[in-house]
Amino acid sequence: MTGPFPQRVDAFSALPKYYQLKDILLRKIEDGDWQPEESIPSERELEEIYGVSRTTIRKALDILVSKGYLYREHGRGTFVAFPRLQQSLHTLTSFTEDMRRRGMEPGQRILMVDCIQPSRRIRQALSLRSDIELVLRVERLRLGNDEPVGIHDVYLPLCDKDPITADELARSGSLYALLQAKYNLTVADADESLESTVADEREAELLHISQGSPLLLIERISRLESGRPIEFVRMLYRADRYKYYVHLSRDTP
Amino acid sequence: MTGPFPQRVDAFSALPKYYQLKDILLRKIEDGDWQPEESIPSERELEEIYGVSRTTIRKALDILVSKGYLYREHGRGTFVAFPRLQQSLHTLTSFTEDMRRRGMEPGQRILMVDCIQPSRRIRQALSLRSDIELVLRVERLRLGNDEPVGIHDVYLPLCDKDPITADELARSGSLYALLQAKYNLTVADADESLESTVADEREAELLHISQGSPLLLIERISRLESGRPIEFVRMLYRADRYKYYVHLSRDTP
DNA sequence: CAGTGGTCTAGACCACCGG
DNA sequence: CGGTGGTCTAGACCACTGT
Repeated sequence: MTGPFPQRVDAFSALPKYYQLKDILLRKIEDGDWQPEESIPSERELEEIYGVSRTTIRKALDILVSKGYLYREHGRGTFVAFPRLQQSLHTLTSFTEDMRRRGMEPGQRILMVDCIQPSRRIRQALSLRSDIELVLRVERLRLGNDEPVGIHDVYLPLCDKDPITADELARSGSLYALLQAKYNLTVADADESLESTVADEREAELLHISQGSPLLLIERISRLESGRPIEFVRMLYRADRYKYYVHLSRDTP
Repeated sequence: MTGPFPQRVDAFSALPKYYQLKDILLRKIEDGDWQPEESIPSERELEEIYGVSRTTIRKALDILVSKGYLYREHGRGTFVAFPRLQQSLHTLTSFTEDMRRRGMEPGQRILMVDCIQPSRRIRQALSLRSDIELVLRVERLRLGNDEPVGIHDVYLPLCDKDPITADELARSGSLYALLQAKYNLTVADADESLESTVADEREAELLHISQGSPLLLIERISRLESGRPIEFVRMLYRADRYKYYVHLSRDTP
């Protein structure tokens, strides 16, 4: 609890007012000061309370609505939503981040790092025009707490500049971090497809399971802010060690 | 092409100006009037061109940015993004909508409609307090072009009021449409988990596959606008007939 | 430096909801 | 009817980018 006085918005903070306000309101929701299905103060009241304009209030509320913490009803008010078990989890993460979030220590065994000639499938996924352009292929066994969890097969259109070496990758661990550090490339979003499959002989051996065991197959095309494809990955996960979570919302046109 | 003159924003339209403007700009992007990585007019220029305030311009641009059609670079401008193959597909849909979008005719065979006593797992998913409250269970074989695609096992906290009958469901087809029509309940969002599994004897028979074939298992908790759980579903899909698509974006705090 | 997007204000009118 | 959220305006200052 922070006392009976509302936390203030600091005009001189480096953070925007709407962002500070979002955090203040979020705190109230998570602390239970406002209960689910209860209405929060109206936008005009919030203007008074925090001494910022209604535009700024609404920008803060927009964020909390989009994250599912609040919902609005036209002519009635703004209300606290029931808490979700896992708040908005359709976020793009690296395997490293993903494992940490699941409470496991990420690890890897590099199986291959090489420049290869891309198949038609890879070229199409990466929007490569010429079939002579080489792509970097990185195949890794992925570990969680030193046990095999999955196999990642990554293709990157990065063989012209000085390509990533197995050594760099081993030191860094996270490919996304390496792309950022070495080429100043920031992955912004991705499309994924998921399907179910079963392990063949090699996969079974690598993953320490028996042939025919169920695997989750995920294919991902990652993109830069501009939408330019920067990565194609095939990921195979042991069904008993990996579940995938998504948050979906209904289209509101 | 719509001629050299910019399409106008109609102040008297039922649609908001920012929404009309979004559509106008989207059209220009999709028609290729503006090419990928090309900058569009600045926000001040757009103000002039369309005769609306910068706030309205920005609201239209915000939508296109969030949908991945545009991206902004502070101090440089706003740019057209590379076209995504499938624009933003992390939308919650009913099986009926889903199949139609995949170009198949949806169908179903109802296997069970009954009020049952919920297991602990179901109660927890639906946030039910008492263990005496009954839930409606609906089990259906789902068809695409008359061929089995998956099995849906749905649990709804709706046994007190007059429950849905097999007959109503058979006539309606879509459960979401029925919830809307019969109880005025609108599903707003959902959390899903996905994993890989293999078919047991009964599943194999229902789906016309052999035992041990890979299946995609999806569990979903659907919620109303308020966040109140309204549905728990276990969905099993034939791996050879069903792929799942998601769009992910990187968190930008 | 001028031009860009990012934030913010103090107003205004509208559509919707409840009593 | 008064109060709510939804839209919109015409300004303003800031931080960042390029030249």
